[in-house]
Amino acid sequence: MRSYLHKRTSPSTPLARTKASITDLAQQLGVSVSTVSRALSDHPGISDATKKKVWKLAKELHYQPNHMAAGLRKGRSNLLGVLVPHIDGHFFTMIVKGIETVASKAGYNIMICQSNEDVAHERKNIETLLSAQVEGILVSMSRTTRDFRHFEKVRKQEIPLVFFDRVLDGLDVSAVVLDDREGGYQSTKHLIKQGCRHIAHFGGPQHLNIYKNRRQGYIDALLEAGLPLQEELIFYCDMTLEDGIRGMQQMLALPTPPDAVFSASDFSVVGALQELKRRKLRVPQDIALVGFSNEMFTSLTEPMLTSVDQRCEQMGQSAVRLFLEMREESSTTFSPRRVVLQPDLLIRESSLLLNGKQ
Amino acid sequence: MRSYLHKRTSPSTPLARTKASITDLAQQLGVSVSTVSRALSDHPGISDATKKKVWKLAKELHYQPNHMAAGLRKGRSNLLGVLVPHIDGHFFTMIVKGIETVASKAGYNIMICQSNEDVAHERKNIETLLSAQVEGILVSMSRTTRDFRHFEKVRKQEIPLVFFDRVLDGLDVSAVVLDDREGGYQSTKHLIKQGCRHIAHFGGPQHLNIYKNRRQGYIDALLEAGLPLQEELIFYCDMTLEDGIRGMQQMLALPTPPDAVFSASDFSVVGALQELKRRKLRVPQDIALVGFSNEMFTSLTEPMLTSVDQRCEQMGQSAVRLFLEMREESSTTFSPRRVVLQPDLLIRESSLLLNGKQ
DNA sequence: AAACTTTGTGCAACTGATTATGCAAACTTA
DNA sequence: TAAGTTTGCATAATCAGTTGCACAAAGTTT
Repeated sequence: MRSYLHKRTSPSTPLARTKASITDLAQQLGVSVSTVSRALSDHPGISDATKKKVWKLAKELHYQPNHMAAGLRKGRSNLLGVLVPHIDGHFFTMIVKGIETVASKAGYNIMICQSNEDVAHERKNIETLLSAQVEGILVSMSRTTRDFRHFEKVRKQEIPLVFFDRVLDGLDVSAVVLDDREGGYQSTKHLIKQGCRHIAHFGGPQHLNIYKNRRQGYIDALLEAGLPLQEELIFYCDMTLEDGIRGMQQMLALPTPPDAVFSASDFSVVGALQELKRRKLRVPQDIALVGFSNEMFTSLTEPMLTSVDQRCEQMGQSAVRLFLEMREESSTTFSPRRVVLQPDLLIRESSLLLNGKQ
Repeated sequence: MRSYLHKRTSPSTPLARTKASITDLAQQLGVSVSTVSRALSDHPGISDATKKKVWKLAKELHYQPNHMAAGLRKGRSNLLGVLVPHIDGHFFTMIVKGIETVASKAGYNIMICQSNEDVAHERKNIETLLSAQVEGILVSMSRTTRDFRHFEKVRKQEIPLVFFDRVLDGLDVSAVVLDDREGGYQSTKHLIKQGCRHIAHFGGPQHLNIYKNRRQGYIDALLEAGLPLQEELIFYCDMTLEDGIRGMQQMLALPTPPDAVFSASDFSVVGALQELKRRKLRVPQDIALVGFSNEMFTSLTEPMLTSVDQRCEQMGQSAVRLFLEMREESSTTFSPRRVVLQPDLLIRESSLLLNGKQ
């Protein structure tokens, strides 16, 4: 079937091939495949003359090493899976950038999946990543994820799993998170300092650590200042721009509307701003606003929005580092680790009352 | 741990393994690997009883099919490479979303790389994608790319290559592009209709089709209206926010400053807006503004910015479809194809002069 | 000159899955 | 019951690399 001189000449070869393989190089040079393999990876046991011959022909034939074959043999893929809810905003985009930097330095390529804030999608993505033989998975959960079963599978296969930003609460896993409580605390405290006394909060799904903690920070600051915690001043939603509009409408319909809003997301705070503008209310004089994430647009609105920076890039980098550590240690001795980053409150016009309230 | 029958007990096994392979299943069930393989893929030649046994054990052992092995054998990776300058803004993000949708329907996983607007990076990314054995590459060139050599390699390996949005001018390749000339033409014509007579243009590197064509549309509209083309009213830059500020400063320093700016990017038009605000000039009354890309923030600024929507999601989808077509046809008969999408001018406050100029 | 080292390369097994081919047992038909 | 079919599975080659080991030739030491 295959000619003994060149096994690829046969028309009955099942797979049409155009690319040159290591075998082709070996045959054309009259050396063994192992020699070619070693030459290509600059192995010390191969003479310079042979190496140069190999390199030369490799270039001529546009030889392209096959990662799948190498990975198969070496039991490695050099692939790192990244699973995020989306890459729409500034936050996850920057995290991905951070991940890419460190991962590529460590010789890893990354495979990005978006769950679109949907558990079903997330489950499918996990499958995809696993069958792609990724060596680790960095994940930020979707908003609709409330159980851990699909992640269990990753653990069972002893593949390092690192969460970042969003973690299912009370889960014993490795994670890089922001000190969200501190972020909420500082934001609220800042508003109190500006003279606000009736501070509302727009919060997200409370099964997610981030929203729960931001809310906790808000509460802590209120209580510390001796202010009452009023449940009617808290609006729970999915943190979209539209949710922000609805939240603001709801707040303004209260007998005593708030004089400030601390939103757990920049998107909903923009919605709030739009609603306030529509009603010709002044920001920050009538109602001060603070958001969360330091999205790019926060410095483009009028007034510019105060927001909490989440150290996205650093978060991505830390996540990869955590993965690299886990990889080194045996899975039996490794105990989940947590990295906590400090938030950075960026005070802009939307909350800056030079003379305080009233 | 593993029985002596099991060939993986040897301590000399080079690779520590935790995951079960098709061989493990076969041995534990006392059937051949081919049977397991066929059972897993629901081959008709396998009895239901055997299939059920296999599926059961596969679940128990958390069996995970190895895509690398299957891909190696089948000569397919089911991987589609995507190379974009960055995923910071709205534009490329949405394109990626469009790509993902269609690609995953066709059974492809995508591998995203960012060139960071840097040729060197782009070259490295191409290498990465090729060695990952992607079956096709969808690419939007970096701003600094001025030659085609690294793409030649892709062609030589007969891997379908589809450009989208940014293409090296005059290149005979498959591509999905926006009718940028039309976008520039409509934008400028709109400004003229609003009574503007001194329209400036912020343009990008002219070796890129997109900027060249937007500029051409601008020129066409001017000439059609009998307006003079004044080179001092054109500012070439890299289209960042900071460039927009500088461009606006330069324009305002002219003896006769413009009464409108058509910018080939939303980022630089925001810069222009900021500079105008700083100088207490009114938009659109003193100077009208039109941007390009319909970035999310264009509807958050004050005034909201008129911009040209680029049908990003559709662009991504079309790119994948083009790839799928190329895949079907033999590389010899295939001739490069081009898909041109129509832009959509979204008129907002920054260019809306109810009574015209003066 | 014999013994020992070093250098450069080939052999062959191996990675996990797919698939053409063959063959035995069970079933159907004449 | 003998011949022909169908069913269900095993054998073995194959994909493109990697790597432990063997081994010959050349160089070095005694």
